[in-house]
Amino acid sequence: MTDDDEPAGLKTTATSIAVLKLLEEHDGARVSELAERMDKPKSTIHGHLATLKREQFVVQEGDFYSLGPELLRLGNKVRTRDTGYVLARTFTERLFEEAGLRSVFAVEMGGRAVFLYTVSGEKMGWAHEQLGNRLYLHNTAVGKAILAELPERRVEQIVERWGLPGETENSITDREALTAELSRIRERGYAVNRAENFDELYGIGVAATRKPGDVVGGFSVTGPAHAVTDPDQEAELARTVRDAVTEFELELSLA
Amino acid sequence: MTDDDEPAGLKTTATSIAVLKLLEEHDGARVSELAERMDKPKSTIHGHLATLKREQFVVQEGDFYSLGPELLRLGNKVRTRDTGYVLARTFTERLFEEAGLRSVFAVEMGGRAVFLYTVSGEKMGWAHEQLGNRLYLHNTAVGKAILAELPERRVEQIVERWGLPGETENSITDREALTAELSRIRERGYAVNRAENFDELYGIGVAATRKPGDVVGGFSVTGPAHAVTDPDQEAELARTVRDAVTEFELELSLA
DNA sequence: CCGACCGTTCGATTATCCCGAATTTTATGT
DNA sequence: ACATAAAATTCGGGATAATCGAACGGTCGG
Repeated sequence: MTDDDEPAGLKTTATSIAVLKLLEEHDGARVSELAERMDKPKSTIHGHLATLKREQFVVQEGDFYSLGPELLRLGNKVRTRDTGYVLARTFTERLFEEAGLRSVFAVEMGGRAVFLYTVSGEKMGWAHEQLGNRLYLHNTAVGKAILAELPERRVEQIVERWGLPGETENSITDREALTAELSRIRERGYAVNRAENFDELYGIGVAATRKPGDVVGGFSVTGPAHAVTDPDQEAELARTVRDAVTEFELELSLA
Repeated sequence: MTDDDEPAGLKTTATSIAVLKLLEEHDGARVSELAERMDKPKSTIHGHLATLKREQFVVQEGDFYSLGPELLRLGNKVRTRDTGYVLARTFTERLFEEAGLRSVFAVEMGGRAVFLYTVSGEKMGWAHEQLGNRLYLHNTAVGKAILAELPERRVEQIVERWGLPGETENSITDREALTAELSRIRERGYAVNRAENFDELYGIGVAATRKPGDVVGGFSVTGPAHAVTDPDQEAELARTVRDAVTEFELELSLA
């Protein structure tokens, strides 16, 4: 799936993780199914499952294995590690109510944008915005807003690591264009995503900082073109998001 | 921490998991800190971290390691595996608004009660009710409600595996008392937790089923004694929870 | 009641992980 | 700015521990 030609680290742990990923992909599975799909003996898979089960990384119902609660617990810890992350939950909901558009809070981790909260009113998010999913920073509204606040050096590193893949024809794909875009964002105080990672998907994002230079994450609202691109709409929406972020930053500084 | 005198399974995977747990416990750490705490050479720990990092189970900022987004993604999958789980989110929020008390949705996994959603209005939950945390089934409101719906055989297995630990003086600690309690719950249609796992903490729980005998999980509302124990209050609250569950079951059957 | 399938257990072989020392990088104090 | 210290990371040999295949036992369907 991903580019794994690299040294690969500890093989045992890697295999255990591969099992977890398969379980995720298929919403659980039985031993033989996994064994066949990974082209390994059943006994090996069973060993991994038994170990993972001991720590509740997987649970067993009859002869069916699924992802377990310990993953939920650890994953949730990712969202509560930082006071700002916890506080962001409320503000994401509030932003949704004010803007009337799908709202998200995302942070930068390992050079990608990770969604920590999404509020959409209707049933829970599209696949591409599900919790923990990682999107590129350079072609999302939150991502660009965050990049604009990071020191030049970090931006460099991130681009080096992940490149600037063009996911639609609107994507920024070269270094200079990105630099220009980032300073434009710093000027006007918000970032715009014009269908740069998904067709028809527009968004406005603003980064939140603890103090200048110390980025916590970013908020954004997304919707179809007509809801965002109209100049008046855009200015109005941008103000809404910025106001939310300002309040967020204030409250965070008092927490 | 937990009773790990058992065979222990794959040692490498177990160590990797131990690293993750330490990271969770300390909200991230550096290599030497982990190495010392686990009484293992730094190089070994580094190997584990490198492997976990490759899969984004941990992320590295400078020389500081923390839990990574992939855990959030997998953990979230636990909550979205089942249509009922997804649907429960809305209903937990709705229940909170109707009852005015902390509301939770929990499911049975591996013989324990696992919290999938908690809504409390204020800042996110007390430690004992954080997402993914596992509580006993026999001394919580949701837990008992769920047990009451499970076949006798499963109840037997669960009690055998986890015992009936008494966490307060009100806890049920013997098999007969539990059986009696469960049939009382089946009669009146809801379970009550009278400070059985935490002092001062009372709750009312109702199990939700896909069809008779097929339990999805359970909802509960919790609060201080005066808000729950008063006979009128109790009846009123129980009706609120039951109504919510009824609607939930209806909507689930249509989904 | 019998047969086939699947999950689980067990022991030997060898690949692989652990370790400790060497190296490079980062931080600190003068 | 330099020297010193501490930490992270890399590396290779040796021994442990994971992998594998076969045998066992349980379960479902005919």
